[in-house]
Amino acid sequence: MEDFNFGRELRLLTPSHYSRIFNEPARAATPFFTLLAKPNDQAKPRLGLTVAKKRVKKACQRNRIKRLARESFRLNQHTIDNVDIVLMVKSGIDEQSNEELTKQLTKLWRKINERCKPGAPKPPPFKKRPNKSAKSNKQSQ
RNA sequence: GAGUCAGCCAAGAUGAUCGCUGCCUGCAACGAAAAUGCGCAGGGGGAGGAAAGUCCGGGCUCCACAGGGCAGGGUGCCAGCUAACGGCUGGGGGGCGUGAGCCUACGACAAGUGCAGCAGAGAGGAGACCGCCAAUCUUCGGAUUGGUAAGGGUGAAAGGGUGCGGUAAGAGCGCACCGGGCCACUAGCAAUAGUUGGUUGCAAGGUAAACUCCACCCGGAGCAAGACCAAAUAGGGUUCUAUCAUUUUAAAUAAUGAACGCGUGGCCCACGUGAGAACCGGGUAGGUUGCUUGAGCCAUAGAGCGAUUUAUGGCCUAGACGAAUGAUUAUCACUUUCUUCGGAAAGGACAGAACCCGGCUUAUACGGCUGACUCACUC
Repeated sequence: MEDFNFGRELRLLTPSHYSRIFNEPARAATPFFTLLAKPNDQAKPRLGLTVAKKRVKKACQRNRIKRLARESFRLNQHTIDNVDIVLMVKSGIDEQSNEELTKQLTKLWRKINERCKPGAPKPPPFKKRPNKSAKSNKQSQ
């Protein structure tokens, strides 16, 4: 029986952890999430959350989204490879229901596994506008 | 019964499964080992009435500080409560409402300065446009001069109101009543009130969330305050050690040169550079602390109209830090809709602690309780 704990070793704890991932990550996205990831040298995946005040105005909505994300990560942790993940959100997410968000998150975990496979195509360079359209095509499939 | 006013309560309940977190207890397995426990197991805790806005007031911390003043900011009927307040309680004045009640920055424009569109003759210790009256002139239409604030007209506002007397016509010009000012008296701690007494013909209208004046209050910054521990890297200080020669000094030492190490270079020459160790202080990442026992909560009794307060007893009730307090689900309760009356479906707000309190303000679904008022009905 696998355990579904979500202890401190499964989280990103310090700003240095985060900044490592922001540097040339693999990306995946859905209409309301953006996910950045990078393989780590741990035996487990690790999760970090970034819910900007700019995107979600109310504190209790931010809390709700974080809790959903943690819960989904906790239940799916054994299907995810050993990567460090930073989950970001987009505007409008606070109007979505719990069910819908959970569905999207599950899809994301699958997607990020493919992107981080060794030998997967190198992610496109980070901050370039044209790539945005390419990404949205992938979302709609 | 309908409508309304005021105050208060609650913020669905009980399970199941999988988690998070800090507290207590334990350590068989885990890890090289140990531990006051990285970790694991068990136990019992884990968001709010507004946790929000950050609008006031305090505690706490650091900095500054003899005392006083200026500047700046705030408060503004009176009394009380309080750690304090711009809060609350009680009282007064004014306004609104049939009423229960509600609203009210409500000190001083008679210290000075300023402001007031349009209309209107005139907007401030005024003013004659129409009108009224008198005198003079007259072509008998009126004109001129003077008096007049009762009437008309303008305006948000025209320098008390009504009546009588009075007068050429009028006028606080005189009188009565009403209103106002001032001084007493009475009630009240006071604000203030008074069918109270006297006096005054009544003068200088509005605006101070206009400058201003008056009275009172205010040092600054904030838990990212502050205190402690402290890697790596770079840099600072002190001490010690460091080859040889010459010169210097009583000596320590200092200077110069060479040698040596390192870098450039295949090597020499050449050029550049100076080492090592120990300790000290500052201090970054990171960690610990501040951090939850407090103007605390509950009950009972006493004081007070009340805010509040006193005594006794009991209780400990979140302390996170890339930031926990959750997710899924079952049953019951609540509301709405549909109904074949068996049930079925949908819904549950506002919103998330971050050093802590006291207030204010704003947002709130479904509900519950208490008191009061108005109208209708019954007796």
